Amino acid sequence: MRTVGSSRESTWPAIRKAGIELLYRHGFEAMKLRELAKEAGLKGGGSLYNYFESKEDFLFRIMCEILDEILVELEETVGRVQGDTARVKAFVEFHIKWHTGRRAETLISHMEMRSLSPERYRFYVGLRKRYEAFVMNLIAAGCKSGEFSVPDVHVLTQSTLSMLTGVCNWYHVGGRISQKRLIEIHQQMVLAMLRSSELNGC
Amino acid sequence: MRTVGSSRESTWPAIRKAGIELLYRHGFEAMKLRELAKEAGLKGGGSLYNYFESKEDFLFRIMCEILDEILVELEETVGRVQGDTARVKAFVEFHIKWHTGRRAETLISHMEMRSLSPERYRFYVGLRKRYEAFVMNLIAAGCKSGEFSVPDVHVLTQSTLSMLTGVCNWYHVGGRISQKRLIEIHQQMVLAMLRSSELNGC
Amino acid sequence: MRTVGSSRESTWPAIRKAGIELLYRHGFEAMKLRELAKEAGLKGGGSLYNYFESKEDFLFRIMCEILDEILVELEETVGRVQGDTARVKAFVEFHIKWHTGRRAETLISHMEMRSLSPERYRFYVGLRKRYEAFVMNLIAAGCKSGEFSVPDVHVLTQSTLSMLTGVCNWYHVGGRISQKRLIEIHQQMVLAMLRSSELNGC
Amino acid sequence: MRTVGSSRESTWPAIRKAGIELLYRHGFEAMKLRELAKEAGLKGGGSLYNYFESKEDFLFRIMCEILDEILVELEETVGRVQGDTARVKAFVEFHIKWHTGRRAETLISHMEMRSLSPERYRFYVGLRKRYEAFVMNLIAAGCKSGEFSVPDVHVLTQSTLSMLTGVCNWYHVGGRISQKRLIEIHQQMVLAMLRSSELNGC
DNA sequence: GATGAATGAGTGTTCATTCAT
DNA sequence: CATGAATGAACACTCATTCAT
Repeated sequence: MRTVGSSRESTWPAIRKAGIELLYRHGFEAMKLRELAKEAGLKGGGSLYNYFESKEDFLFRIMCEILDEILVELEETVGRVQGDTARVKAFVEFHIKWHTGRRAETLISHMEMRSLSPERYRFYVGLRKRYEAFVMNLIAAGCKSGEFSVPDVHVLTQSTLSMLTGVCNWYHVGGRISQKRLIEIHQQMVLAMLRSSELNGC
Repeated sequence: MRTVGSSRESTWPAIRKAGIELLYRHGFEAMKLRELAKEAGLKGGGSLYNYFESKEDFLFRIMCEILDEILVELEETVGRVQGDTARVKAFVEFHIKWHTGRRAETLISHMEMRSLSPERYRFYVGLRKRYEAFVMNLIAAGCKSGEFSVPDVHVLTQSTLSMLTGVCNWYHVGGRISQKRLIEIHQQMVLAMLRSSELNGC
Repeated sequence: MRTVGSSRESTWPAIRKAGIELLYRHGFEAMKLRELAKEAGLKGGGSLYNYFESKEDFLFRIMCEILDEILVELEETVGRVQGDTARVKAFVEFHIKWHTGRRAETLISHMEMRSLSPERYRFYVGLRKRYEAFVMNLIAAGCKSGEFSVPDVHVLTQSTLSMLTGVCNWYHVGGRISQKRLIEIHQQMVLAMLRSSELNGC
Repeated sequence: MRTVGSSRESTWPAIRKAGIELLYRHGFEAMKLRELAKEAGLKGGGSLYNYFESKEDFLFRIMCEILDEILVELEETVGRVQGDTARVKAFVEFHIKWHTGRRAETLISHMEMRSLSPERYRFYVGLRKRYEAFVMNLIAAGCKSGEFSVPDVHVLTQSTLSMLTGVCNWYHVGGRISQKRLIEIHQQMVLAMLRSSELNGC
């Protein structure tokens, strides 16, 4: 007998939520569709196939939805800030907040790319490039305006992203350092790097 | 019939080499023991059990051997350098060289921890802490001597490691930037961060 | 939303037509009800259950309808012909025309009996016996009248039917031989068999 | 624990024997690999994959082995007989004996072709053509020597084969008619057909 | 009567693991 | 020590069937 109240509108969000949690906990390969179904309130694994075509298709959808979301929020949050330094600081705050607040999504995005088919992998990488491009433009603009001075824009972009994303690997909410302080420190570090060409020749 | 020349001395290295490659390419869960056997020159999966007790045991051994190696090399390479700034620069060089030169080992070390049993996970994390402690001591020493000035030693340690390790995710040998230049840039960036408390009016 | 114009009168024929095609192409076991629904212009598999009780029930209905039809046509076409030889020739023509013109129905009738439940199997075999009985009576009448002379009426009946039905396995419309010629040849062969006792003792 | 005495030499024949039986009883689509394993003395379905690559591959192997066997036996039995009429009679005897003695194999060969992949289907049809060619040559030789006179060699070949193969659909060993008599009757019928052009005034 | 979703019992297949040889 | 076969517990995925809307 069907559970009363079930319907497309409520089922997919439930699957999505459970899916992110399980993908985070076990990884794609180790995640079992039956467990996903159960966590999403479904009785058997079969129902899931009303929402995706295969396990890999499921992963792809989840990953794309996450990326879409962060891109929208990035634009909304950082896009409207004026001034290169202020924009970088806003970006650091946004990125750290998102990646520490949504650890599961962050880790999935970075660790499960390997499980995508070649074609979907390429598509996903393309999508992700838009996030990187946003950061690169941020830095490039600051260099042009003279606020920043960096040895290599591309390297700085990647290194900044690695550093900021890496936070979610070691930072735990409620630990010794407050999120506010964490953000301040990283703003300071990133700006130090972005002005690292000025001061010395090491 | 046994393959002539097979023996413990030559078989384990072959397994280890093939294992690192397969772990890198497919990840632990997706790696098949039969394929490992074949790549190692064995005919059936069964023989592998002369060298480990289970698939997870195999992973653990590989990961520990990798960590042991990097710890030894770290000590040999950076341990003897004098002067805080020089030591940091030596460390950046060492870390980047190791992590770009041995991508497979690096990625395994970071991505497959999740597949270890809780007990082995704890053991492995403990081992890895020794690497982090080395870096933390480096930074702390520089702060004490006055060469560095940082907002938080622990944060700086983690962020530096994230940034440096992240290199292997985007840097490709033979690309636009030489390894030498890559290292210089990162030395400069790391030192900028380590002195980021002095300058600021951020 | 219901498709305009759908109704019992138009839906069952659509299901029947699509069903015969799919049963022919894939066989009963491999045929999917969802595909049947789609081919019949329905959106989901569920609606089909307004027209039958189960997949096997569907098969049974189709098979019985086919058999009913051929029995009616047989009676109409061959039943009224006078003269034993003429009746046999009429039968050969009728049988070949039906079995080459309706390959799908023919093959279903012969190949899918195995998928009927025992009870329905028995019922169906009983129905089919009426077709065989018609042929047997044809031959027996000719023997009594002296026009035919056969070693065994039952054997001749079965062998004749096997031969004539087998045509649909190798004959293709538009091939080297016209249907008219095909029929002539078989009339000649059948009559040769029906008179095979006269000529020799082999 | 492995069953003592099991080995490749005894396992494949056991699978083959059980497979033919199950293919005959249920048909390819309805046959379950787990049941096949059990009937073959194996404990789980997995072991079967030491002997074939997929269910369809299994079917293909069985069908080819059957066809190979009948071709060898045909050559050995009929190939050496002298005289066109004698050869035809030998063939009728051989074909009926084989097809009634090995009903399961016969039905599989004719009914499961549909489950082969297109490529394997083509291969199998090619193999089977060699059997038909043997019969066609038999008839053609008799026509050339003047012993037979037929309206169309190809049609005669197909019709003869349909009739003779059809026997296994209705003849049951131990019934009213002995196998010996069955063969005599069919020899007489076939020869009547092969000489049907001489007499006619159809 | 049609629809879309849920159900649940399979079904082929995979694969780590064991063990006789 | 290596090999090939057997084991058995999963696993993703399928599909007839049910049912609220």
